Amino acid sequence: MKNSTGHDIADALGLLLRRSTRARLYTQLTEGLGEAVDDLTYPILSGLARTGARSAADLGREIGLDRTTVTRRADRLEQVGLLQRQPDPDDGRATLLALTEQGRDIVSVTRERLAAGIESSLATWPQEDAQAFARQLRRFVDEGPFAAEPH
Amino acid sequence: MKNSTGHDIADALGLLLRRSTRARLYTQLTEGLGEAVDDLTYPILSGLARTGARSAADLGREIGLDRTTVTRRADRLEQVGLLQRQPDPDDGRATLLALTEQGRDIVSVTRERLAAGIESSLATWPQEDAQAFARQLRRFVDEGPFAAEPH
DNA sequence: TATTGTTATACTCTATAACTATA
DNA sequence: TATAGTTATAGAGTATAACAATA
Repeated sequence: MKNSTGHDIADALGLLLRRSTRARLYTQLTEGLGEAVDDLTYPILSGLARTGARSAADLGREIGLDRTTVTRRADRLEQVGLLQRQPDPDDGRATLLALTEQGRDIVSVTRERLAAGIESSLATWPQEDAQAFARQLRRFVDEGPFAAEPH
Repeated sequence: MKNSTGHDIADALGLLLRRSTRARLYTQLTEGLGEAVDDLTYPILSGLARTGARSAADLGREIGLDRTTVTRRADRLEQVGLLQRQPDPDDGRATLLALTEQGRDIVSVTRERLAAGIESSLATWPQEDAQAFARQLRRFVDEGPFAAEPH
């Protein structure tokens, strides 16, 4: 009866967070979707898909990026038609970043790819185990040592 | 009975791999360990701790970095005494990168911090659940959609 | 005053190329 | 020839500072 659970999870996490692992995943998910979609611009697409149109400053605060960085990445997405800028009707200073239909499609495709890849790798698991794992992973991410401080 | 397990895991993964999440984790783990230890140099320390002294080209191949990048990061670690360079007795061209005792200590500290943080967040889980989760996470990382191709 | 979007600047990190030394 | 380590260079991405416009 070893008390190694923490170390076991730490090792697995180390592998998961490794740069080469993330690069491989992003490459798979964004393959064939155009040069503008990569590990830098995808968080913009994904963030807007999650919460709807919003300002660069607003989005940056959520995903931990400076608003100048959001502006630059949004430029790339706008150039290829995945994103549009709209004046904010409620705030004359702000500009809303909004996904185009094509932008929403890109997000759908990548999310489906990821979910499909995950389900494929779980194909040999008992369904109960897979569902329990999904619940536990979610709880772990929400409560774990890297969870965002509640503000 | 929904077939949403893949999407549930995908959502949790998205959160986990987010840049701000990783930055927060690295900040916690390396706090007070000196300027040279950060998200760029830690993979070097960790890689050497895992497999022992090895060449820059060798280490780079494993962790997915160019050998010039490994050289530069190793420079920083050598300057603060966490790493030493040694001639490779088996190959006159190579230089082995070896952790110093202080370097090994740093790795131990960060691994203990991470494991402790994880165990703390699992404190309220039934021990059986935690152990099952650790096993499943490991298997998922090894076999999942981002697993390295066997070569 | 404070905050918005944007641009210019300086800084960091990266891979490519080029060099010398050894297999 | 091929591969080792290292350095120089060019390219990409970042945050800071500064700007004009709006709250």
